[in-house]
Amino acid sequence: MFQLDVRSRKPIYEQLVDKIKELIISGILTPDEQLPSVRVLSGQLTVNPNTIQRAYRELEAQGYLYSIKGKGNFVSAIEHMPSNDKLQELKKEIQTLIAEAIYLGLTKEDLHLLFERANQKTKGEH
Amino acid sequence: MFQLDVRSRKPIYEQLVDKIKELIISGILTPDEQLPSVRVLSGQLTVNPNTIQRAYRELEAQGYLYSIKGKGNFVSAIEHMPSNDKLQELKKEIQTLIAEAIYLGLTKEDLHLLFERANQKTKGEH
Amino acid sequence: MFQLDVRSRKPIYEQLVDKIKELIISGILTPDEQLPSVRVLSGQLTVNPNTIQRAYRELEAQGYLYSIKGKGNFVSAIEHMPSNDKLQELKKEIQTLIAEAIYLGLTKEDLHLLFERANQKTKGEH
Amino acid sequence: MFQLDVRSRKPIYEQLVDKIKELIISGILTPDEQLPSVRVLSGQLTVNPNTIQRAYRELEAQGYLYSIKGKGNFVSAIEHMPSNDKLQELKKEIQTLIAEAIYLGLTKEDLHLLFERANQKTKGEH
DNA sequence: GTGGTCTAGACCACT
DNA sequence: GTGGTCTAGACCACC
Repeated sequence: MFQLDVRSRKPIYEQLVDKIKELIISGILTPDEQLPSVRVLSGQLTVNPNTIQRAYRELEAQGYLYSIKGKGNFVSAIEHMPSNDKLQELKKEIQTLIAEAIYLGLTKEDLHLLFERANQKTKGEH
Repeated sequence: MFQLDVRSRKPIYEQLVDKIKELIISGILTPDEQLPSVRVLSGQLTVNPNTIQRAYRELEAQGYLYSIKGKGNFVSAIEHMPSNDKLQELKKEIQTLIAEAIYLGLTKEDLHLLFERANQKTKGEH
Repeated sequence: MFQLDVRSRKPIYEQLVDKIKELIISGILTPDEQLPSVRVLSGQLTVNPNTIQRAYRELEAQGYLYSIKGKGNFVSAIEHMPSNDKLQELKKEIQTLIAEAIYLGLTKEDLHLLFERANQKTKGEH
Repeated sequence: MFQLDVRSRKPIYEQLVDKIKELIISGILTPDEQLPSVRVLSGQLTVNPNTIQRAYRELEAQGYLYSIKGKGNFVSAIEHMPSNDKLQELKKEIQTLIAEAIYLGLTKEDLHLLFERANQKTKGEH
């Protein structure tokens, strides 16, 4: 499914969260699609089940997943996402990072390229 | 000087690092300008001196500050920064965040606005 | 594991950094090998855990180690090191020291011997 | 006479020590030659006289200078230098640094070049 | 169990 | 007075 970097300073559960988010955002995982069970994914990635659980819980809290007891974890429909607050946060964060990158020498061309690539990474238009 | 959220998940020293970085990037703190001493800032923010120093040390490691033992901490000139590897990382991170934001409903207009504001946030002499 | 001189002018954490570096360079500690935990080493050396951690953090910043939160500290693979800037600094430093040593009577034969011994001290696969 | 880098993490008095050593080693300052007085040098470098004093004291302790009360500071003759202990220390230090440099990718050619340059930097043959 | 953060307070080195 | 180091001891996050 994907790779984890045990060396990274970023906790494994957080890496998992990010990767799954990417799959959802890119449209590879579609709304109401079922995710692999904690046990299966735990086996595939040779990661402690608790860690997988933790990641799923986090994604649920952020609105990307919903879980049904006894059945599994599923991708949320876009309508069910918290979006607004989160979006504000994201915008602020992006702004800060861009400012830092420009300070370190990022050119306008680089920035344009960045925007285009980010655009391609998303499934659709809103 | 600025506010800290002691209850945040983000460590205090990291909040400090981010705030000071912003001040440098925005040009409010200029190269070779002296920062408040560890003890003074510690008093103003009611934070342990060690925590302040931890932040200053981190900023030094990242190239934003330099410190002179009996004299104080000072803002680095842009020329003295490492930049390149860091810039690559930043670009990747920005890309991911923008993709997520678009998924959550960010429009192209929003994006343009974001770009402009980020630009204003930097002193921007290159 | 090794000895520290608490009376030395050189900070304990720096002595630790140097010792561990040597172990890595000489190949006694191999990539991905786990280092003694902060608390264990702290106990063995009768040094405060914070001081050990300071050393580990420094080694991480220099690229010699990576740390995983609930697991431990591990030796980095050579590929993951920054090297270039650092190497330039090192060369300059070595040059100065050799010049001083020659002034104090170091012969060309001594120098050759030095070179060979240094070579033996490295694992030396490039 | 020479330049100091206030930004450096190395204390100013230590930079002074190194610079003066270099001048002696390279033969620019010759045995029994008088050094500028503390006051004069302090004025030229816009550095606190105490700092200059500290550097001279250090150089005296290391055997590079001798001072005569009321007259000034003078370069020691080579014969009067402690050499042996110091040389052993230096050798060990050089060895360690070379080992590290090789670990980081220094080639044998680089090393040879280094040796030659260091050789040129010294005044004479012993 | 592991590393990471923070505080309180002491002492040293540099200018 | 400045930064730098170290200790003692507490609490949190991750696995």
